[in-house]
Amino acid sequence: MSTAHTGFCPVYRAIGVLQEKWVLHIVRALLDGEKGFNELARAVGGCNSATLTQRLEHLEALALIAKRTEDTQGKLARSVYSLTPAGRELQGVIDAIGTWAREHLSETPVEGAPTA
Amino acid sequence: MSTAHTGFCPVYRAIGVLQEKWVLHIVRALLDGEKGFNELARAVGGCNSATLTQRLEHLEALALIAKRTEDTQGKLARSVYSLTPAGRELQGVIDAIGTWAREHLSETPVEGAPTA
DNA sequence: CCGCAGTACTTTGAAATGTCAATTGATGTG
DNA sequence: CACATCAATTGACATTTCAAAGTACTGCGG
Repeated sequence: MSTAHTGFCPVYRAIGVLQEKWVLHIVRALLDGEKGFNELARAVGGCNSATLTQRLEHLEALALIAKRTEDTQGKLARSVYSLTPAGRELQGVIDAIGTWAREHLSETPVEGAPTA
Repeated sequence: MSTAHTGFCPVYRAIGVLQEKWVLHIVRALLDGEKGFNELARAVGGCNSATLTQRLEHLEALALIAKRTEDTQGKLARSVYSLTPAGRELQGVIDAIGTWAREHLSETPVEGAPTA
């Protein structure tokens, strides 16, 4: 994505991470407490498993979330996802978005609304 | 995207807007001052004109940016894009991202880095 | 006057990305 | 045992973004 022009600006990189689809939703859901896979899928509202798995791996690689696999006894594992300290500090970003949204995005028409 | 589950949460909608590719970059560039089309394209760093046009239209529809077409004299028009008050208040969001980025994203490996 | 550069886009087709539906394999419930 | 749930995985499909080229117009140098 040619990060060269800015001389490697952290903000540029952060935007690159946060604009990925579902990322902010995932963080927001996890800010509310750790969750399992399907639970998280429902919380973010409609992300499918393929995308979610992928996003989760990416966020784990960036150390924003942590995956803890509790082995109940056998092989089955309930995976629990939670935020790392770095991830939790995204609360500030979510809050900023929340503040802005409540002020400026309350009555705006939505293009993705059910037209039919 | 099924906005139904949250009962129409403004934060959910805001995230939907802000996670669109280049949106945050565009806002950040415009926060620095109004810009023409090509100028803006260079400032955001690598967005192609088709996408930029589309994003700009979307953001204008959402009243986050304003397009002013200065007709020099004939038909030629230099379009100048600037933030509306609502758009300018995204400064808070950009700041939050900036703060977070400087603290947690300075040395993180980048998955999009040239692997070869 | 002619061509080159710059303005703001639009068009094209291909590539990247995201989504869906079905499926897997394990486990617990009726 | 059939069925639902959990955490994914797979492959087809749809959408999004891409780079490059083209359009239409102006201003500048030669």
